[in-house]
Amino acid sequence: MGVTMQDVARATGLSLPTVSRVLSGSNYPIAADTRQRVQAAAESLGYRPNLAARGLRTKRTSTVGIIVDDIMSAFVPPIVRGIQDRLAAADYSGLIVNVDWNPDLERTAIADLLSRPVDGLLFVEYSHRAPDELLGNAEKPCFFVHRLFGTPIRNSVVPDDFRCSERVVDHLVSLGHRRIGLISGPANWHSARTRNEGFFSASNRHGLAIDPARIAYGDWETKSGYDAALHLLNTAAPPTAIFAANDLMALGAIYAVQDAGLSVPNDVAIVGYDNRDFAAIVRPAITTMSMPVYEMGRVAADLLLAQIDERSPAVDEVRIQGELMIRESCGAPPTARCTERTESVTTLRRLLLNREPDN
Amino acid sequence: MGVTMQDVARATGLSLPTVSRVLSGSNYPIAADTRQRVQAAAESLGYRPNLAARGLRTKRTSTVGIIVDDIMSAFVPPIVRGIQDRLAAADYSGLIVNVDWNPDLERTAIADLLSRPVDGLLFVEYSHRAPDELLGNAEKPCFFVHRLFGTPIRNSVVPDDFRCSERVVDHLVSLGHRRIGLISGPANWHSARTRNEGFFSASNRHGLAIDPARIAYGDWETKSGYDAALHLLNTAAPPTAIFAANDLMALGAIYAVQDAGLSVPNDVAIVGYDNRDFAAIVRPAITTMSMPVYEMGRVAADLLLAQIDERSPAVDEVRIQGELMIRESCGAPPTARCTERTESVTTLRRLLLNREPDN
DNA sequence: AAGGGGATAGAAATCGTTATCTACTCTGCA
DNA sequence: TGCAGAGTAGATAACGATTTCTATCCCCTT
Repeated sequence: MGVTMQDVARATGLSLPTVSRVLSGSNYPIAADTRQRVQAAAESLGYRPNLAARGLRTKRTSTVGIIVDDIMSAFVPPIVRGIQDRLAAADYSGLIVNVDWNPDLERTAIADLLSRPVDGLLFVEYSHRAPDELLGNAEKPCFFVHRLFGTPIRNSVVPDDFRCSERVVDHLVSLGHRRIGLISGPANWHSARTRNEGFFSASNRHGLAIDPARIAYGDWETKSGYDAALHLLNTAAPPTAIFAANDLMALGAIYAVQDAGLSVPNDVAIVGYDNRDFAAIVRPAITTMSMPVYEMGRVAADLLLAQIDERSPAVDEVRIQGELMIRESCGAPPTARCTERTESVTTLRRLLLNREPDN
Repeated sequence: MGVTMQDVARATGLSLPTVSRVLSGSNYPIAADTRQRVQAAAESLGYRPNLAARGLRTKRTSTVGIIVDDIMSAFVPPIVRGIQDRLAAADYSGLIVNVDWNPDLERTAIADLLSRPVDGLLFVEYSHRAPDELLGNAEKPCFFVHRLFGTPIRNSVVPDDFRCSERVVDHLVSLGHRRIGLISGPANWHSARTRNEGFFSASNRHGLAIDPARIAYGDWETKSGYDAALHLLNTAAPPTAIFAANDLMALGAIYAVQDAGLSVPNDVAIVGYDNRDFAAIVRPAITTMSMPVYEMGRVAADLLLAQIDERSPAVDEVRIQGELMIRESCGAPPTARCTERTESVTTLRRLLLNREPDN
């Protein structure tokens, strides 16, 4: 099909190794005019290196495997993008495989990737298994990005949930809140527990008592945030602010407060966590701690590449900070987006209520 | 590093070609016990085929390139998932490259993919260029998924915007609406124009006059939907329903109607387009025509594989239907999600307004 | 003048696999 | 009995690159 180095060699009258040395960017000494002849010929023939052949010889494919449960999951695309950007900078590519939380798929996915072969593996939003068990006898470096379950392990990059939660509390306290409710995620999730611990830590630091009546548990879904918020509001000393451990529950909490006839943020301030897409466009826009998704991907790819290249040793769990996105749900003024109220409401209303016949 | 066919050959005392014929699943006649010996040895040695070597020899890499502008774009992940699922079923993988709307990146991305090499190419949400120009002299099959600009071309898979818009209008008419406003996307977008045409076509079919005063133009963003809706409402005979050409503008329109002191859907029904994630969780949940993103990806990958395998000829533009997601913004009852109002509002309110001292 | 060594290029082997060609053993039929 | 042809396996040559080893040439030192 394509033009090979052999063709370039023939065209220039030079030998194959010489052409290879020029075209593969080796640092072997090559006469300047030879180098130019080769480059000119390669260019004019439209030569493209065959990475499969190169990889066969060099045992380096410049490819890493990326194992995700589902590319459609909310955090996965930005994590993947972070990974890809770092990889692309090193002329690597990432091969993404979806395993759908299915251990069988996962096994075959790893086998397929090792077959390809890849130089390393990245597990995104993963995993229940220990890394050794996953790889079998294959000696490939691997990293875990945003691992959701289990105890901290080496070669993993995670959000700093503890510190981030502390910062959420700090912010609420700085706004004057002293009764802060917590809507926690399910206690079997590591991230939920860590966020709670950050909440407790900062509460203590600010001298706020931790009242169990001000803690409710949800399941990450909107409905559970709604119910949890109702529960928190329905206490003797209801919170003036609620920290929901994710944005979906924060949205549910907002609906609950509104349905209670109260205002967010005037009566109850609400802060979410994750900075999901919708947080910026719902009303009120949700103040939230962003997940450092892109950055986690970038860092993980960076560390993985280091281990692929220089055999640098495994590193301890790396924690990345999020960014507090301050928005309306805890009192920031509406942005220019589209929240400004119209001036001619009454005119419009009159027109609409006084409808004309069709067409 | 790994176990090769050579090792399996040695272990079994058989020759390399024989081992290859067993392990590569060729249909060459092999004695049953030979086959078993090879398979047993391969299994126990932990043999993994090296796809790079195989690809080198067979000139088929079982890999296709997927060129996207940004994996983080809203529609891209589900399209990619559709592609990947179809590819995985054929033991293919897809290599995703982001080109960020940058023609230079795009050129090098294509070159890199051809270098790998890949068996075919998929362009997602793309492109300004003609396919011939993109590929140069490389003779690889390629498909366009959800191509956004330009006239229809062969080997492309797109949403059936015309028919889908007709169906939106049909639904609004079936709900009794006769004055339907349109918030169009920018006229230089092919999809915007096609959606408008569907709107006109169905309007005509239902005997609704097309009043230019009931058409406003936005730029796909929320703010423009807000402004456009205000504009539509502020006419002599304001619409009782508004069809926004995407969900962001629909959300803006909802805010505008609400800010006008009116109710969605009681005073004005609103339908969006795209079925973005937030459409189901905002209040009111947005009725919307879904983009058949996953399906487009699946179909495109399917057709691409057919062309890779059987050299089946190029096909005409394929149009995929969306699904109308009927929700609250055009009058459907709220789901069980979390829209039910609480019973004990007054108690809650009293408690909150009558706040206790801190802690 | 001899020889050491840097600069440069080529020959041949190699990576792991598949494809082509050859060769041998049977079986069945004329 | 002889032979065509199916069944089965091996030898060898690719695929497109890189790597190692070898061979020049020529300059410079002693």
